[in-house]
Amino acid sequence: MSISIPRGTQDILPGEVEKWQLIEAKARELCEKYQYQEIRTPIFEHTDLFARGVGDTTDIVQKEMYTFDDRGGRSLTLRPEGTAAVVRSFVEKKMFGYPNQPVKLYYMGPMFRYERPQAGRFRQFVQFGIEALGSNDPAIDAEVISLAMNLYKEMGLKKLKLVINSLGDKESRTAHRNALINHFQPRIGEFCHDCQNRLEKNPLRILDCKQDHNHELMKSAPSIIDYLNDDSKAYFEKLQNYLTQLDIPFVVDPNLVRGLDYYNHTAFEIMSDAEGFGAITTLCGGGRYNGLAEEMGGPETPGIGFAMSIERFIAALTAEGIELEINKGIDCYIASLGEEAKDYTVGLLQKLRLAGVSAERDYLNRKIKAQFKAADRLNAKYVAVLGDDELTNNKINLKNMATGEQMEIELTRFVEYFQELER
RNA sequence: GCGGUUGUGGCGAAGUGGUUAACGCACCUGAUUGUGGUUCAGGCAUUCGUGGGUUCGAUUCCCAUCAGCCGCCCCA
Repeated sequence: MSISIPRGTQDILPGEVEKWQLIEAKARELCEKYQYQEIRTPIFEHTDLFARGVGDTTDIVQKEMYTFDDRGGRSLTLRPEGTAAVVRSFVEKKMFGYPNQPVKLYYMGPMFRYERPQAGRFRQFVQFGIEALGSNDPAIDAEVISLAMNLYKEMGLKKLKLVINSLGDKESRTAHRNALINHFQPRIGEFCHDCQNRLEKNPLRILDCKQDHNHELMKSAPSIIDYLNDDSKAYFEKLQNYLTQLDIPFVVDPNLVRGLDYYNHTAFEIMSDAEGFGAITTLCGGGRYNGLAEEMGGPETPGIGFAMSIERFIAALTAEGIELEINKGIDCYIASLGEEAKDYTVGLLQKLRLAGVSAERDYLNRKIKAQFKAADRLNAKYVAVLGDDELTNNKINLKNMATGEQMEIELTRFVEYFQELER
């Protein structure tokens, strides 16, 4: 039996890959404007990086990592997300000492999680993400969010929903966590199995539960907002003011909890509101992770970032019926007749291409009729016909495929002719 | 990890326990000995995801397995 593509991975073929290129180009362009610089970290890292960075109680670490031992017995893991590695690099390369602070970075590349594939979920997927390290100003939180929103908007997406929340600082989080446990503990038996597990592990998650959504304790549950201390509250309010100033509509959802352990203060998600989108609507997720750099052995450094999936980006574009401008077609197809002419096109093709003209010819020894058909399929603007007749007269026949007009051109002026057309 | 559903040529898709597995699109050839997008004629699956079983006989029935799609958990 032939070998097939591994589960949850995909080949991105011509016709589709152009969409990726457009999104990637727009992301880089925006990063340039916002002054984020690219960083490329390895596809695999020491397993400990993620266990410590992402948090070993998270689903990612517990059941989704592609982990393997190398020949030297080291445990390595294909990266399931980008932030941990960027922060590792920040610490290891001592970027905290760079003259330009905060350090603003972006990355783009494949991530890996061992999951059952589904609409919007893959085992290998591509994330574009940014990280701003070294600033604790809510203005940079707003900047990070606005970069993501603007990228989506510039690609044409309209049906977007920004949800924000504050998880507060350590003090606020601990207070809230205790309040939640006290709230649910006495009647936890009335909740679903998952929620019972969540009580100790991550009581915040109970608020997310769809099964127990209507339980009376849900409505009366303590909200993180009420447990934010003054600093956390002020920070969150400032962020909201900035977002308003930037004309970015948002919804505060006290139940928004991000899955990774390292988040505090700002947490946000951008979702697609498009109809017919799959069950998974999150396009982008991010938040603040003060303390992560310290966790990695660096100095105490505040940080914030987001990650978005290109797969879901494209799915959202499709759901909104947005057709990206992809220019197809070539400038010239060289059709030839006879051995001598066919040989001659090798050099002619090269000259055209070096002159900046996109050009193609036949490599299957097809008849002239089939060559025209091929040219048509390639959406050629012109077809140049070179037969032995033309060759003896030093001419070439040029047909405009849109109008059907034909003319004879001096072979020596052929390339020149195309260059003039460009102007 | 759990559940639902599907698996026939490059693509879409019919079909039946039994001689040669419809059809459409695409593709190739010819009508048109050097000109595309139209038309007409012809060609194109030793084979129905894979493995096993039942049977005189299976693409069709059963089992297993793999894969796709969708959903749960969770996430991007």
